[in-house]
Amino acid sequence: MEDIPETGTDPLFDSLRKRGHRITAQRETILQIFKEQESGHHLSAEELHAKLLERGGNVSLATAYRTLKLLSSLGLLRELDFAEGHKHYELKQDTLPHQHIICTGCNTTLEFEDHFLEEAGQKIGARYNFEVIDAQFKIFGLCPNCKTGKSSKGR
Amino acid sequence: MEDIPETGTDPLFDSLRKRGHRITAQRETILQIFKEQESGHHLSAEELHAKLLERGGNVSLATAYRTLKLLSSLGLLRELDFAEGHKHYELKQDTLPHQHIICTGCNTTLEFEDHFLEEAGQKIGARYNFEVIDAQFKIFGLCPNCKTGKSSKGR
DNA sequence: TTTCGTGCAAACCATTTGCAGCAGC
DNA sequence: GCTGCTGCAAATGGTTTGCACGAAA
Repeated sequence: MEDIPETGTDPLFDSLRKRGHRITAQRETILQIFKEQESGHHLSAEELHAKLLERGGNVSLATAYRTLKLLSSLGLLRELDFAEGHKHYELKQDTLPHQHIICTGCNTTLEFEDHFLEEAGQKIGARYNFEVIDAQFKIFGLCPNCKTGKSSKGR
Repeated sequence: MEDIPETGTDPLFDSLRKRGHRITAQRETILQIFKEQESGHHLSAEELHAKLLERGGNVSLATAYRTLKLLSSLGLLRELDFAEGHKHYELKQDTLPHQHIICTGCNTTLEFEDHFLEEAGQKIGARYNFEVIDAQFKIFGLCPNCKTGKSSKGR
């Protein structure tokens, strides 16, 4: 059900090669982990590192960070910032365009699709003569739970 | 042309008092600085601190951070995260709803109004039963300048 | 007077970087 | 073999916090 593409044909690897980057075991594993995530699921550097350690390989946190940065700069990953102190990343390829609602109470995030927002981003970018890389719509608010239990937040 | 409201009547001060916070000289100055910013202009903690020092008072960076956090939590400031490693803040009051385009090349930000996006945020939030605090639409891309001069970014 | 707010410096935490050794090509 | 990649540990940079003092109410 889950056929893993040959190293030679994977478009992600091709993107790396094309720009003169090497295919290392670490990078393969990291890409593999991202591919295994459910669509719309994003990982922080720490989370990625934890998953790397689970697999037994000893990939350092530094490499995780370096790879996330590299893949983002190549446009293979989408960098998400939910204003909670660290970034999250998700595969850009074949992900349906989606946006996020973030609960500032419990940091839960919800994804929702909205192709209209995609278009809007492109259109507005064009209006200002920008080359649009990514349009991110974030709705910050309180989820149903946190909305109710508000009182418990002493601070 | 620029009449500064009396301490007693300022709605910002009232918001503080109402929740049991004290009006200190530091907070007054900080609010004053934000009021003096052009609409749509945002400040980082460091920038705010620099402006505080310019005024001669010796407000510490720690207080700047504490105050920014407090004012944001009270909903008086809008917290903006442009994924450049530090946050920016702007007065929420009387600011026309606006969104941002960020150049990932030179970090320039451009504001644009779009009431449609405001509505969209509210509507989508409502769909998920969220209490919407702020909807932020960010378009990351390359500005006309950086689009052209791309080659100069060796790394 | 009581309690909150502040300055200072140390602590934190996410992320980056210098360096020497190892691996891709 | 050359050069880029990695692990390690130290450095960085933004932000937070403990503490004792000073100031708002």
